[in-house]
Amino acid sequence: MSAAAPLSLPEALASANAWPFEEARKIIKRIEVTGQKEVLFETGYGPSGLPHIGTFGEVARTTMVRHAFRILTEDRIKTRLLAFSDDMDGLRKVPDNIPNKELVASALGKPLTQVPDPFGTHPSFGAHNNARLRAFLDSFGFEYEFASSTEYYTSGRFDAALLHMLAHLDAVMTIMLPTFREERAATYSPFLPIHPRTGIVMQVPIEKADAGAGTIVWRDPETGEAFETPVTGGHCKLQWKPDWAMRWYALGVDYEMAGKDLIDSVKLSGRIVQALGGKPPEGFNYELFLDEKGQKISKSKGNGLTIEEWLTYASPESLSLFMYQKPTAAKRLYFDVIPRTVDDYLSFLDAYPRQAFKEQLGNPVWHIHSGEPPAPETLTHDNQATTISFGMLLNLAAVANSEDPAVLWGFLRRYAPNVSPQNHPRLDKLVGYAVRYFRDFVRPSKTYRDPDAVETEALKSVLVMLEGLPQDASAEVIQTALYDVARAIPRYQDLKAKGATPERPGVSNDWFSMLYAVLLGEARGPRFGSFVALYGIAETRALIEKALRGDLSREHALFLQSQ
RNA sequence: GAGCGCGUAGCUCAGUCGGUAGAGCAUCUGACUUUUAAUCAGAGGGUCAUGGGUUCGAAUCCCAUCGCGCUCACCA
Repeated sequence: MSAAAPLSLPEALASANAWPFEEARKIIKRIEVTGQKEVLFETGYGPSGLPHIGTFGEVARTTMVRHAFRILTEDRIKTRLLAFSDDMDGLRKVPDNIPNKELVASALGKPLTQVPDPFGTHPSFGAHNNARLRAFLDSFGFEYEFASSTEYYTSGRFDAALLHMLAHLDAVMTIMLPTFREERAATYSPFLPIHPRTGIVMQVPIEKADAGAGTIVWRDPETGEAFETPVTGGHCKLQWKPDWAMRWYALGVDYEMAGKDLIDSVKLSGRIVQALGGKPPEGFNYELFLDEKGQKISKSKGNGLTIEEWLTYASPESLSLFMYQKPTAAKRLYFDVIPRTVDDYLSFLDAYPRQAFKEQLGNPVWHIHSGEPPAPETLTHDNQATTISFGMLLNLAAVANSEDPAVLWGFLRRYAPNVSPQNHPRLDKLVGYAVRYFRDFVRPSKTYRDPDAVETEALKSVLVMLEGLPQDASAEVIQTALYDVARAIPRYQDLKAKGATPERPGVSNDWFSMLYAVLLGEARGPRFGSFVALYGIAETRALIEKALRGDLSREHALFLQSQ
């Protein structure tokens, strides 16, 4: 690097330009005006479905901004992160992925917290999904406070803001109406009364608004009966965009990010807050995730990658890295990106201890681990420390043709005898991920070939050779014996090989290529003597016998059919 | 119609306040106690979509154009 003196931590912080710092500075600028001593971050959540990969992304990213803010302000300003569940929303449609659909269907239109729980484990469907959300967030160790919309409405925490909005109804309508077509504009109301008899969230026009009494008058379209309902105390809910605005206003939300699809909604809600005399929160719009074909990932389509799928093949930290990187660029979120993201994460972790403050603050692992990334786990071989990459493990699993983590650990231990799952727990997890990735993605792409006549004879010779070896024969002994078997077979002789003589010909690559293609279903493979030593002599003989019977290719064909 | 993202090596993409283009894979070459790779070293390969502008200097900032794609325009 250059001869310039490394920056001190405060200097490095002042110039840190990773996006969480940029976001944090927007909040700092905001509170310099107000002089407030507390900052509220919010993430929203619609509890009609289960938490998903986008939920994780939003909370992870907001947490990164929050942490950057805490460091920049040296914790002089208190911060809170509110995970707000819009559980008073009316149920529009019965989800496909639940039991007891009739039970839920009977409550269509009611607030989610009034819909019976189809799983029978919670007081309501909303409560059930809220619990799922919290368990989900807790499993990643996020720090947050949970908030239930129903609870806030019914407890009266929103009453003042609701009355305030009622008093400014004209201003709200002026903002909202131009966004609708005529038919909708004629019936629109930001206040949705809960029907006092049916409990349904009503979408009806307001016939009269009484700001003084804090009520609205509306009419049941079916019976024609008129009702006067207080906007307070949970008797009314707000339409989505005014609801968002009212929440920002009532709670004093300082920061909330949202997806690109909500850009217009953010603007609109922001204008409503201003009409109420408040200030919309800081925030930015992140890009949406695309599937492998560049289509938007949506829950209903079921395309793209679920968070469960990611966590089957890789760690939560690697997913955090994916969320950290370029939040404003549309990225394809598909299986292919997993190995690369995992390896990127490992390299960032590896580089961190060697970096100066300035670089560390721009290193994603600093943001992922809230400033305290763990030390990288390395293997020591010939006094050199190396980080085992995910790609390398995938390679290993493929060549060892094994879904057994113990086999991979066998290879690792041969390379660095002192390693174990006990002293390298994160590497052990990585091994587990690699094995699963192999099982689901690598194995299906194998192609086994049946041996021809010459190859059949050659493999039989290998069988005889293996039978003559002791069970604990070393990799070198096996390797040498393999060469000797091939040396006698004209097809595999190579007279141009280094040190080859007519009496003792060399052995060509084709010999090993054949073993890989027939026995492992791969074009490339491991040093075969080592493979046999690890895999076991008896097991290798069984493998060869299966190949000779044609079972390997047959079983693989069946396996592929079953996929 | 409104808003946004992307366009960099054959492929997938990095490129951190502007300073002589990078990685992985792929290809090729070589080394490593019998041509095998969980190895190492090296090579080739890019008018950074196009055209302008700012600047001593632009992949990077600004404007325009082209191409690809996404989102929003009745619900949340």
